[in-house]
Amino acid sequence: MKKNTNVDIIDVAIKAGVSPATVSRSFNHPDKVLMSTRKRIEKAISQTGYIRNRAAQAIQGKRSGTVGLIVPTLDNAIFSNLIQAFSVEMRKHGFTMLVTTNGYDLNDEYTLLRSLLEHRVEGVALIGHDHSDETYNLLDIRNVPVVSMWNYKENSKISCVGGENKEAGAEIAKHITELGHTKIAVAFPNVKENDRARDRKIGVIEYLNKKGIIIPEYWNIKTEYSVSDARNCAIKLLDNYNHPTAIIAGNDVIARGMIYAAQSRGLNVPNDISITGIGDFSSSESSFPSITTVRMRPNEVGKKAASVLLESINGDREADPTRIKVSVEVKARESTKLINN
Amino acid sequence: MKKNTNVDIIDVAIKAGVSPATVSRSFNHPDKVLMSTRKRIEKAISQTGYIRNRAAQAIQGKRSGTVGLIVPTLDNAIFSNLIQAFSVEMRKHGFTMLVTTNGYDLNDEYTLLRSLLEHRVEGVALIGHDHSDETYNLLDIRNVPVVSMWNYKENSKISCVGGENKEAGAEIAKHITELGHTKIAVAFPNVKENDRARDRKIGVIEYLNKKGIIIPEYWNIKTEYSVSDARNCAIKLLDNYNHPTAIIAGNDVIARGMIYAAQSRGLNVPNDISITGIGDFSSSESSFPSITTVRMRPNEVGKKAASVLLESINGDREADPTRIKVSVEVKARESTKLINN
DNA sequence: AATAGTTATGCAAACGTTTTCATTTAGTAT
DNA sequence: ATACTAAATGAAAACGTTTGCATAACTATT
Repeated sequence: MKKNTNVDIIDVAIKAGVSPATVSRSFNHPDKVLMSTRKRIEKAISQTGYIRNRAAQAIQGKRSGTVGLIVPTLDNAIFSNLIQAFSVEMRKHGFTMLVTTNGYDLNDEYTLLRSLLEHRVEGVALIGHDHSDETYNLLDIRNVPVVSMWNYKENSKISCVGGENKEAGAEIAKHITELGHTKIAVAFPNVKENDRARDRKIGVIEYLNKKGIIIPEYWNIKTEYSVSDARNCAIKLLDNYNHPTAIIAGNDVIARGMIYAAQSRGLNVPNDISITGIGDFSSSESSFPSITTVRMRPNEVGKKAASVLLESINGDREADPTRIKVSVEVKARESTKLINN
Repeated sequence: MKKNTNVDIIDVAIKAGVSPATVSRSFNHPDKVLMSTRKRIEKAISQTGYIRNRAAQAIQGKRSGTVGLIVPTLDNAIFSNLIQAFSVEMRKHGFTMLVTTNGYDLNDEYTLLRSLLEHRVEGVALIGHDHSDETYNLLDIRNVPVVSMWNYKENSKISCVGGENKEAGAEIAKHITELGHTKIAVAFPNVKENDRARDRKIGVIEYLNKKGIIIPEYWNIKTEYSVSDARNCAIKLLDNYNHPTAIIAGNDVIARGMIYAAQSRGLNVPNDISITGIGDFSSSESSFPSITTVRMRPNEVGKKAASVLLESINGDREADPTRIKVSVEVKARESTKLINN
């Protein structure tokens, strides 16, 4: 009784007294088969426990019903909102998502892309624009519908949906200087092979320079994308007798870790020190203090990216890349404050 | 130049001057083909840009190279560590992961399972043990290797890897009562269709009852799995003139939200109120105050679950379910304190 | 040098669908 | 009633692999 694994479309056809072709049609072009026979087929399907084989379908060169997603990591809040939104939207359109993580390693990314293509995904979503030449080349050669999420780039080779990270950096730097801060530290992860962080950092630094503020090397903090590492880095920074009055962090996770560090050292945020993030993750608004940050609208990005990819899958793939800029916006909250107090 | 999409194994074979069979063998049984011809084939592969078609492979009834994963949501920290660990381990063994989310809806889960089976995943990983009869039935009929992650259940129908949630609940309740607390609130999400939360809650309540502590209805908080909702719930609770001296939260995310609530009301955690979580997510140790919680070892669970699934995929599937209990352990940290102070 | 055993390769059938084309059936206009 | 069109279905060829079986080319044994 335990071996239903092998019931195929022919079994169903026999049971329903029709040809396999008709069963196939009732799946893929239901309008082309008579209501009454469709009913009979459906009955046969549930009686036999048939589950159609997408592999056999995909082999026709037709739809595989899958899209691939390559993200640096699933392990923290940075991409959660984004992926969830993307995933929900894709599923609405009948796609299942093949998810892989590359741990911020671009070489690995190439391997993953190949493996996704082996599975004949109909489209691929990537994060950002830093990808190896091999990756871009492969995408081009195979002519795969592709979308890059998370940051906008006006001359990107591939379609993209996201905010302008440089602008986000500049905006938050502006906010901080307008509050009167001049003794400012910045805290970013390794910006190599990570254009999101790089652009943000450039935005911050350039803006500050323009205002005549130069970040000394010992206030130019390099941290991992984790609460714990950020906290440790911040503690080192704060334990110094001369510490900044504000820290601009590369994202909300880092900001969060640094706020914890300040609190654990008995400092009040924002009274003793202002700390900002970038990204506006779902918990940033509810934390205490709530984090002043730049909204990057991950949900919107995920959803729109899904739409762009779907269009590309269904439509004319030869078209130029679609580039959608999602506006960024400073959300001033409790973690920042005027300097003179 | 842009239409590499259609190079197949035959093209490669021709280019390499061998038969398609040999090319296939050089992928799947490299030991069975002469080193020198293998070299020639590899050269042909890279010259043609060939990428093999897993669909065509899967159709042989052989390996599809995919496993399916159904989780309630990707949107928060609860499953991040777990999924990441699972994913990394699976990939090490050459599998790609099809990920789907059901939003805690068991009906939806069944649909998702069907769709995964259409893609002929070689195995499936689920969260917890609350699944619809249809789901269990389908798994049984199709005889799919399957593993349930996150909680241990001694008489589970399917293999499982996880901690004993009831025990986790009891342990944290023990910890709190040993600190002298008697005025205790509990905060859990909807426990319907969620055995993890249900077991934890039962563990907590039963232990407290045994110690003669009864939770009044107005201290029995129902909250969502989100920092923001938890915070709002806790604020309502704390604004009452008579508030508890301790809150036992269903997981670390909820605990985090409640700590923020207390802090935002000027209460010191743990001096004014102790708050505990369950789960020990990656940021719980680094937050301020760090959260007293119960370690559920998500990384270990994810990794072990992957191993169990792999074994089941490779080995004798008729075997009894494998059940691995991952020990739970209270991690006393800064968010709790003796009552008499 | 002939035979048996190994090893490397090729041939062709299979895997479970989809789709084109042909056929049958039903429906409509005369 | 007849001829013509449209709609529903079936037959069979494809899709790109894998693999059992057969063959050819070596290697080792005597």
